[in-house]
Amino acid sequence: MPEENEFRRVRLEKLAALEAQGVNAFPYRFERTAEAAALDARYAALPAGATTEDRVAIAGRIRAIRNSGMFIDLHDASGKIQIFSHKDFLSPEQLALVKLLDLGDLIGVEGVIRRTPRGELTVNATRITLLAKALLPLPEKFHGLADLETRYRQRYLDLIVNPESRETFRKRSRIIAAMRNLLLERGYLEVETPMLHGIAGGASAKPFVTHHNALDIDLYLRIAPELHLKRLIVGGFDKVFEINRCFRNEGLSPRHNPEFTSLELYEAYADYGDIMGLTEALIAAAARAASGGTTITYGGKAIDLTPPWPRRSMASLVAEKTGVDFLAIADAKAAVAAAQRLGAEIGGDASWGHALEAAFAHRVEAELVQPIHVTDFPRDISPLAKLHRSGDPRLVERFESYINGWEVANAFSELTDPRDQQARFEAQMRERERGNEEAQMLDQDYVTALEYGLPPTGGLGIGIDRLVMLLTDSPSIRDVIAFPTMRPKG
RNA sequence: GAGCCCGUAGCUCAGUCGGUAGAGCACUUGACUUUUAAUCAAGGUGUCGCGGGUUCGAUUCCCGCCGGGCUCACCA
Repeated sequence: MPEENEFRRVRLEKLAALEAQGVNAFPYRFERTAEAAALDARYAALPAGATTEDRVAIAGRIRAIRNSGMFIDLHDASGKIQIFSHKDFLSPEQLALVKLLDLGDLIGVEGVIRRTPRGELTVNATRITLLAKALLPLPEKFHGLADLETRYRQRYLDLIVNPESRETFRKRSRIIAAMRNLLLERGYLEVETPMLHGIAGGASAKPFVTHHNALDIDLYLRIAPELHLKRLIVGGFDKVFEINRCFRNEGLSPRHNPEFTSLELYEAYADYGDIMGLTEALIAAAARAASGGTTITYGGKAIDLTPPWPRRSMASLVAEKTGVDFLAIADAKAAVAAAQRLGAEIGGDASWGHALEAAFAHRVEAELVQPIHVTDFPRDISPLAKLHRSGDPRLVERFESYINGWEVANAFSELTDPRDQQARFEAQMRERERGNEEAQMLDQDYVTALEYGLPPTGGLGIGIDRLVMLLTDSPSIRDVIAFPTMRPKG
């Protein structure tokens, strides 16, 4: 039930009065001929005090009423324009309608363009049409809506009153469009792969489980599209990408939402070195789409995204920062001990790779503010990446790109040898049996696909939400997801 | 999951060292009429998140719960 309060009661009474006058408060359509921003541009040279004979029809939401309705600020998606409603131009019936208008109502206005002596572009209304009566009051115009909980739960209110929130979502759209366009221009095929997976593969994460009634089987919401996209490479598409949602059944934080958007792409005959250049091009294009350039400010920090970015191996970064060279440590026990001495919290039976990763995460990651590709990851945390061509069996050809201390991209020279893939999956299954819920599941059909032949392939995943956070200077992932996951209210 | 902080009118916020609450905007009524957060006058804003406890008395103190924020852990 709608809440009962004085504001709503008064507006319902006005609605009844309007309907008694024969007004349809919720009509079907309105023919617009202009929007506010376009009028601003078109009449930029119109001097103060000048009146035209140009007739326009505009529509939007009432955000301010002055002088007992004589002046109305009307906001549409593009901007604001002032409406002048005066008895010289409006019938008595129309003036009666104006008296019953409230802040928040949606109206259409036909009239003549002029600029007031004080310089405000204005429509002299000759006809005002109610397009929707608002029954609830808007948040205050001057301070906007500050309460984070309300902004996330009732995003429509946030968008109505906070222009910076509107701008964030416009930038998000431009960022995604820029990356999509770059890929399409380079000959990539945009595809869609399943959201419902029998096996939740392609990443190390806890999945959501759901149930299909007719088939009477449990299905997982996908944690990554990776394995299906590479099946499409096997099928003969050389360059594919997907921009879509992934779901991970993990905690919420300012940088984690249970559903998030990723870009994943795969390119046949490319390796991870090729993908580093592509990653830089994509993120530079996204930055230009958001702000016009490749230098940004996040939380007061200046970040220069201009390509090319440095490329450094994980082990060398750890060695530089801590003096501990994990490559010189042969055995897992010693590596774990070294990581623990560096302050990383890690179980005693962890592998060499987990130890190096823990040391990196604990001591290096947060300091990678300027963009950098961290290369040459441990094999045992990278079950889908090809062994490093250097021959070191502990390493794979994988990199993650860091900006502001965050992983924004993850990429490999994809593992294409079905025998090795089978062995890696089996190693992951043993990890699962040892209690690592996030170890990857064995996808036997994926191995079968590899047995038909996957060409050398470079792959990439980019977390779109975090990228949008960076490019819009947003402190929380909830600021860049229109409807973030929230706990149901009491 | 743990720690810290927060929850007062539609919105933004004060406040009560324990005596059931205020401001601005918004709203209502009237005045005014080429305004710009219009102005002027008058007026009611409310389970002080919810439930218990202590107390003569709780919005205030204590406990629990609900919701939110941040940090940590997990991760992208």
